[in-house]
This record gives sequence, C-alpha cells and structure tokens, in this order.
Amino acid sequence: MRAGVSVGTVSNVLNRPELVAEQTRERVNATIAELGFVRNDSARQLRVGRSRTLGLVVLDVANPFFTDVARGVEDLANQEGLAVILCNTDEDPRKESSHLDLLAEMRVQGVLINPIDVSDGRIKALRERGTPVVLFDRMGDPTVECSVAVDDVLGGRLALEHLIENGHRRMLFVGGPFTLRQVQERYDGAMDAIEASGADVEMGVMTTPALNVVGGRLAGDRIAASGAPPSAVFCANDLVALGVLQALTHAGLRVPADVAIVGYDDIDFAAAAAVPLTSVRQPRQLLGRTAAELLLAETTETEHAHRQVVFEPELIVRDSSTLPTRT
Amino acid sequence: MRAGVSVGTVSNVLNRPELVAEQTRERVNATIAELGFVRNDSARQLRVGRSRTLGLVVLDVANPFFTDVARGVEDLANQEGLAVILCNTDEDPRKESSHLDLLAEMRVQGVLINPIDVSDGRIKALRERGTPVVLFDRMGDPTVECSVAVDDVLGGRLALEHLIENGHRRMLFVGGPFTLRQVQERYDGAMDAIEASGADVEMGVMTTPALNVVGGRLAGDRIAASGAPPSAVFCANDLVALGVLQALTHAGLRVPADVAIVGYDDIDFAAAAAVPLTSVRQPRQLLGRTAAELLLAETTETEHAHRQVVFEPELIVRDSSTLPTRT
DNA sequence: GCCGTAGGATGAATCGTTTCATATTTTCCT
DNA sequence: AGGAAAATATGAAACGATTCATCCTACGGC
Repeated sequence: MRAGVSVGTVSNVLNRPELVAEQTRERVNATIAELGFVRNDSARQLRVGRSRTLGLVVLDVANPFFTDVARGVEDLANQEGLAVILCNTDEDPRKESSHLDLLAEMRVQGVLINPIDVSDGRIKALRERGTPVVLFDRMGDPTVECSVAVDDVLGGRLALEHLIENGHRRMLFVGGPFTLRQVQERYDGAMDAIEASGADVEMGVMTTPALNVVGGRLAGDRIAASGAPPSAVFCANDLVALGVLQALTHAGLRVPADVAIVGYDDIDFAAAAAVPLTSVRQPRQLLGRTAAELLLAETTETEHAHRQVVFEPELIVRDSSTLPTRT
Repeated sequence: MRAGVSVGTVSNVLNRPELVAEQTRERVNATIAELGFVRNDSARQLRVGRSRTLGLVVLDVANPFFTDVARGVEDLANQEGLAVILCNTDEDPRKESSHLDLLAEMRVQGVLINPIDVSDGRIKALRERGTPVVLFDRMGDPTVECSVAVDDVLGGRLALEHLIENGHRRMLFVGGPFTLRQVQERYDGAMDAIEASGADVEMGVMTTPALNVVGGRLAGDRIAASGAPPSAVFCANDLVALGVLQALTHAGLRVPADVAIVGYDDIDFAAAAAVPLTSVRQPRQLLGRTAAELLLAETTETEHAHRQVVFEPELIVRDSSTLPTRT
C-alpha cells in the first residue's frame, strides 16, 4: 500500500491501534487522511458477521409518541456508534413484514419494534436466526424477549385519584375505540381508582371513533348539549382532551370551573392550550433509550436474562383540573 | 447446494428470475423457504459497491417539520426497497460530522441533509467520493447539488396580503431571533407585501428569544400591556402564535375581533387551538419525498442536471384572522 | 557468539454474494 | 438428421476488510 505497509497493518491501525508501533501508526493515519480513505463497512460487516445498525420499527414516526421514542433510541445508538434504520408500518402487516425482511437481510444487530401483532411468526423467525428483538409499548413473552412499556392502568388511576381528591364525583371517560389496548387500560385504571377510593363516584363513558381532536370536539358538543355536564372529564389522550376543551369553551362552559379536564400523553401542546391541560406524562424518550439499552445488553451479555421494564407515568397538574392561579 | 443447484443459480433466481427455468426457480424458492435462507446483504453490497440505504440527516426528528419530512422520505424509500438511516445533529457540527462519516463508511446511496453549515467540507468530500447529496430546506450551489426548499419569502407575503386585504393597517411581526433564515425571510416577505400594496401600513417588530410558546406568551403579555395593541399580529411560527393567542385571550382581548393573528407552519394544533389559527402551510411531506426523488434521480440518470426545487407555501385561513363564522 | 523472546509486521485465508465467460442442453429450421 | 441458435446452468474470480498463524528483527542474557 501507499504508506509502504500491508493491508493487515492498516486494519490493525483502525481496530487495534495499540498493537502497532507508534511511528507506523502515525504514518498510516497520515496516508489515510491524505488519500481520503474510507473503510468499506460492507466488507467489514461481511467478515465480522453483523452490521453496525439497529432497526426501529414503529407505526408512524409522525406520531409524537414514536418520535420521542425514536429520539431516545437514536441518542443511545449514536453514543455506541450505531446507526438507526427507521421503518414505519402504518399498522399494515404487509409493510411490517417487508421491513423485517429487509432488516434481516441487513443483519442488523437487533430490532426494536412496536409490533402490530405480537404473535407474528416473522418476529419469532428473526429471533431464531439470532437477532435480538425488543418490544416496546407492548408486553411480550418474558421467556424469549425483553420489552419496555408504560403502565397505562396506573396512568388512569393517577388521573382519577387526582380528580376524586379534588372533590369530583360525577365523571365522564371520553375515548375510544376500546379495542385499543391503551384506551381499555386507562379506563380500567380509572375504575380501579374509583373502587379504591370507596367514594360514591359516578363514571359515564362516551366513546369516540378515534383518538383525535375531531372525536373530542364531537364528544364535547354532546356533553354541552346534554344539559347536565359531568363535573370532570378524563380523556384517553390529549388530542381528545383538546377537542373537548374547545367544544366546551365554545358552548360557554368554563374549564375548570364548570368542568375539569384531564388528558393523557402530555404532548407539547397540552401546556400551551387555551387552558393549560392537566395530563398524564409518559417518559417517552427514556422508553426508547431503555429499549435500546436492553437490546445492546442482549447482544453483549453472555448470560442474558430477558427483562420486562415497565415505567410509571406521572401526573402533570395544570389549570384544567384545578382552580386557576392566574386571575 | 441443497436444491442440487449452484450458488450462481440461486443468485439468478433472486436477482434475475427470468433467466432461470420455471421448474428450477420453483425448486430453489421452495428450498429457500424450507431452510429459511436469508440473503446476506453485506456480501451483496460488497460486490455491488453500494448499499440499499439512504441517509437522512436532520437537526432533530422531534421537530414536527423534520418528522413530516422524514415520513415523506421514508415513504419513497420504502417504495423503492430502500431503508432510511436516521441521524439527528442537534445543530452540533461534531455530531453532523460523525454521522456523515458513518454514512460514508456504509456507502449509502445518497444523503439527504439539512446542513448546519452549507459550506461544510465534509459534504463536499462525500460528494467527491461519489455519494449524491441533496440539501433540504436550504439552497445549495446549483452547479454541484440538488436542493428542495419552501419559499419563506412568499409565505410571509401571503400572510400580509391576507391581512391587508382584510383591512388591517396596524400590524406587528412577532418572532426571532432574526439570525434564523426563516424568520428573516418571512419578515422580508411581509414587508414586500406591504410595499406592493401601496397602502399606508404600519409594521412593528417584536423579537422573541426563540420560536416557542413561551416566547409568544411573553410577547403577547407585552402587547396586551402596551395599551395600544395592533389590529393584527403575524407570527414567525405557530408556536409563537399560540403563545400570543393565549396571552391576549387571557388579558381579555378578543381574537380576531380585537386582534387578528396569523401563524406559520400550520402545525396540527393550529386547527385545534381555542381560536383556530390562520397559518401558512408548507408541504412538508412532499418536501421529503421530492428530496428523495431527486436523490434517486441522481443515482439513476446518466446525465443528471442538478435541480433546485422550491415549493410554494399555502395560506390556510381560519377564524383567527377573520370574523368567526361560528357565532 | 548463540539462543530465546517479545514486539511488530506480513500475507493468505475467509466471509457470502454477484457476475461473466463458458459449458451443456434443448429447440427449431432446413 | 444435422447443425445453428437459443435457453439454462455452472463455477471461478472478485469485492475489501478482518484475522491469525507466521515471519522478521532487535535485544538481552549467559
């Protein structure tokens, strides 16, 4: 080679610099810089057997939840010198399949996935070929895989405990469809809190077709039109809560004086709403980071015990559920 | 091999199936399925010379602008069977550098980047090694690279034309710092519109330390406290606009009756605000998709002429700048 | 002066595909 | 039937790094 050195030595300079004499090392480095040499990662990969990438498969990056998770993942990956391959499935099993196939061909170090269907054979196949898979926002089988999630039941409980504590007795849960695990669990948690309180609490349910602002607005219109609004509304997520807030305000009801509102997710905009929204916050970035950590642990450790990490959400109290401090 | 066939034939089945007899093809495919064989992409890559990935380098995916761009990029990449490698720079040139280095080692097909510094030598180096680079949301040198951007000057003009048309004459621009290209250009566009109108329009400027809700809220408080509010406020982005809206409403000023507001970006929550926000919308997903298209064109075409695509933003009129239709 | 040793450098084998020149078989035409 | 042409299949070379057994050299001890 140009520096009067064999390729083996160059490889050593790059990977185990302590093995090579300082003088040679410097000469090689100088030549590398001079020629603008860039190692070909495919060749390295082929020899070593695995790539320096990790796959992240989510429903949709445009969803702020996944966006933050992706940030967390990327941060850790970055720190470890790994690259992140981003895949959106849009809840389409065919897309998920084809993404997983591509990731398998690439021999990624591991896959972080929010699976559409936990029992998908393709995930099992991946793992059987030796690629660690970590599930997030979904529980897996503890004997074969790691997973990270946030306790939605606890989140629902926190919300209702807060409302009950503040004296509310006539409540309404707004959200849907209940086929979404999140909706069901948040509702379950809410009911748990009611039961545990022992108080005489009434809890209605108003289902929405989807967890978005429009759904919330329609629900809010119905609440206002009913003539007998509840004293507090717990919404399955912040978008719904914002919709409800908007409709109620528009109908002349005051929040929180007439109706208190608690949302879920603590999206950025929750704090910026017309009436800052009380909401249940999930440690989203941490979720992603932890998932990535578990993945790396699985590739590194010889004796790896799969872990199911469950984070606790946190209630962020703002004006929408308490008497406003301003004014 | 197991199917009684040479490796060369297997390769043909995978890559040029029309060359191989149907019978053989089926037998090979059956064996592949049976053995769960997965092609090793590193080896393929090594032979072919480039990978089936493309790098996307943004300031921060958590920023909704980049999130949508990423979606657009991913959609096209997906369609072409490519994977997207996501990199966040956080405006740190060192992070940008190290990401670009990694992408170079990976021999990505190309890089889509929102560069911190357009004149960074590393981008030039990448291109010189034969990796196409497309800039987005930033103009490049038309002789060496493609770029896609949205015309912020036009966006500013659209906003002000709308306000002038609606009879407003005492205006205020809220945003900052002016070192951000976006802020400066949106302001320039606004001034262009005023000049072009020939009307006697007054335009004040209130700078904010950052383009966020807090900055907007502070600005809104100052506007309310001044005693002589303008009849319309044009904000450099929606977050600022939401902050202003919140502060004005809180101070008892009615929007749009007392003060009209126009924002910029048309983020999801613009429509969901207490008073739905008039805003300038950028075709963000299309921006990403187009950038990816240009990149692929550059890798495909023999005679590639670099193009600078500039998209036109669109004014979305809602209640915050017109007399409300609902009541 | 000889030998053992340790620190450095070397180069061939290897990873798993793709590609291409060549070999083999089949088809078709006269 | 004979032979040219078309259709298939083959196998070896190549891609560019890593790895490891081997080799070289200098040095110290006896």
